[in-house]
Amino acid sequence: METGTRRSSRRTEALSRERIVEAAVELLDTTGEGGLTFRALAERLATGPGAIYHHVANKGELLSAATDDVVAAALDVEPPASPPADRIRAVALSLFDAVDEHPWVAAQVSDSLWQVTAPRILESIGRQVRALGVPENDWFVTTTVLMQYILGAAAQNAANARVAGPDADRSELLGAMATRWSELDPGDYPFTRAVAGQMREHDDREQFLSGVDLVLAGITALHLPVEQPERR
Amino acid sequence: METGTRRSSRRTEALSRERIVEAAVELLDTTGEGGLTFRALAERLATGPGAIYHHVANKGELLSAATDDVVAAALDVEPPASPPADRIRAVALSLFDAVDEHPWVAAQVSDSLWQVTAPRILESIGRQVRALGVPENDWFVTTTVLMQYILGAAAQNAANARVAGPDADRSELLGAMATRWSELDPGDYPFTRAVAGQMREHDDREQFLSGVDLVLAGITALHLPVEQPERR
DNA sequence: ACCTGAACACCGTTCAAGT
DNA sequence: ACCTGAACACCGTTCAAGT
Repeated sequence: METGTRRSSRRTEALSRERIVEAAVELLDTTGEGGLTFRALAERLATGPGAIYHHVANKGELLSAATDDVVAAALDVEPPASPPADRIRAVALSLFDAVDEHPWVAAQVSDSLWQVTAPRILESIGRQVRALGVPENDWFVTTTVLMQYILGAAAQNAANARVAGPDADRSELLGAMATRWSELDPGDYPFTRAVAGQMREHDDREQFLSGVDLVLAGITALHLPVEQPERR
Repeated sequence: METGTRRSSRRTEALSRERIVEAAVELLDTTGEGGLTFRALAERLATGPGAIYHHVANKGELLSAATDDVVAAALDVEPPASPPADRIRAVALSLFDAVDEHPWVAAQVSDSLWQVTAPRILESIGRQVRALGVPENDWFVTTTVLMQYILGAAAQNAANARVAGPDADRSELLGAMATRWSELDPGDYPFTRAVAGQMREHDDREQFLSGVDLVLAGITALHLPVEQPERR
């Protein structure tokens, strides 16, 4: 045993863009945004830093490819055979969870090469918008607003989660933040103080879904032809 | 003349946190995200890099303070004496434009120390939500959703604008993007292709305001007590 | 107490030299 | 064609030494 020549167990597999991006995602997940280094990545792939540049133009492209991988995987789940609104909720939640699990994706959302990934999301949500009965003239506005809300909320949620690392006690964090809010100047921040309690109790995913419902209700109110709903 | 001792014209003013943050904002605006360097900042302030650390803990805190400055200025405009919904639109647009003018703010939105700035925005929007007649139990959800949409949309808009620098021809960019969209695989991207034309024609600020209206309509539908509107 | 600026430990990226 | 890894030009941050 331990011949070292068996195909499936050889130590050095050929370098490829695919393997590089995969390793990058792992590194980002494990060590965070700052952990992705060409040196660290090269070591993990048992090669030198220069080798990576034969498959990837630069760090920006690498990050963009990693983001695209994560988003593509999140959108790959087959939506259930349910009404369009529910499918939108499903897609939204899938993206939300993906960003939550890979918080470094959030920073990419506000970055350039993102353009590559945008059509993926637009397509996935847009089909449901169409199925919802939104008139064609409103497809772009409606779908874009949904996408903007979903990504914006996911990004801000991930930012909050990133502050204290993955092992932090969530309710403790919320508690600390709520306390900070209640200590704000009563003259300048009456609303924020009044709302600190609700902040402490809230659940991120529930809050997110409420937002999706809100946008959906807005779409219904503004962009769906009025047909007596249910009643006849 | 040119005595060099007059108070208002001396070349070296005392270093202060305020002056440092101010210079950082200028540098970020002028040279972009990558242009903010302790060396460049020190040169601009006619001092050494180490001096800055006497007033600011590190680069993260500096970026956070710069962001807070910009947001505070954007929220400082007195809202007109108009209905709450219009005041929400005004605040939203003011933030949108601020992020558009200072695109580096977008990246900060998905970053940690942001927490400092969040209450500012929450307070400003929340007061209008309250004036709108939203029941107290829904204050937090409602205001947060608005904030998430506003910041998310602003960030994604800034990202798009950042791709080609400030001098790029906007309609040319949209055209190129629309063309790319129409060249996507018809089997995989039917919706995106169908919507490419609307994307080419759209106006960013208008699109953004439509989104705010959509969220407002959702709030009205879900969170405002039903009272016969206008009619009696 | 504040400033200076050289020095340290890193980083992305390049490129001659190898296979 | 692909890989190697030393070298280059940078960066954030520190710290002894000055005022």
